[in-house]
Amino acid sequence: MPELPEVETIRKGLEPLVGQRVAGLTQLHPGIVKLREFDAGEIIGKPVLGVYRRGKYLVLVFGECRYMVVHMGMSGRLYWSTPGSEPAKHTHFILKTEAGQQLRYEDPRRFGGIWFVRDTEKFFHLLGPEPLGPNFTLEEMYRGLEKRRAPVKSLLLDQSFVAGIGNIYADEILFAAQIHPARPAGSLLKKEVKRLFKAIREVLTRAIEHRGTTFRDYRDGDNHPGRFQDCLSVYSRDGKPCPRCGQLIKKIVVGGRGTHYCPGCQRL
DNA sequence: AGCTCACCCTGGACGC
DNA sequence: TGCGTCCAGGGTGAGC
Repeated sequence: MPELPEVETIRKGLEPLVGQRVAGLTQLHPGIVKLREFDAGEIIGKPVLGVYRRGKYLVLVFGECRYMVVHMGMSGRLYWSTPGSEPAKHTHFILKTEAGQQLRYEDPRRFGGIWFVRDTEKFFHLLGPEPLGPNFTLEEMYRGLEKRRAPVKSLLLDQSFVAGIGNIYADEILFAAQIHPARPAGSLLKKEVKRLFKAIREVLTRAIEHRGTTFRDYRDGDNHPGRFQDCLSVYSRDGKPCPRCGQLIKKIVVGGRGTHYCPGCQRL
């Protein structure tokens, strides 16, 4: 499940795309393109001017207000492929470059999608700040949490609160900050919000350094798995000892999501 | 307005 | 062995 660190790793792998011209776009599944604000034909022959990430979204920039936005949902993969090979079973979209390379989008569960948009400001207007960017500050986070009764974990997963955190990193962040995932967000003390803020940045930064987490099927653009799964403290470790205190990791449901935490270090 | 929950989808795990 | 059932989760939107 590509979250911010995985999407960031894929983005780095797509840097060679910049400067290459689009030779063709092939849609293999009717529902995978969610929005077409311009005709795909308008970018044929045009070079990719840039590739950037916003939250869990990847954006290919074509200029003249033309962007291709990709979200990989749970099981989506975006990767370089040799032109001759048969597309894998759930390949839904292929971008061919004039240099003869293919960028393929594969997504068995089809929770992901592709949008051809002209205005990224508008497209992302409900998305919260980048957790590793300058607009995400301790003060703003504190104001966003106060008076909220929802579990703090639900807010970490809320993309309008902060962009890019999914279920794995929410659990890891709360463990690092030593905060129980079900704590009402508004009940956090200032010092706890401080720990949480620090943990968000540290966990995500470390995960990027490890090229993301390969839990089931995540691979980067060059088909390499990530390494952060070896660093997980709580996610999917229920019944195993906490690396900090040795108590057994528990799994509960918070906000409808499977949630892993240490009952020793994360008290309600 | 804030919050919870069902829904979409498929592969893999699990139980009988 | 094989079949059926359940579960995972990101984002959206309905309903309380």
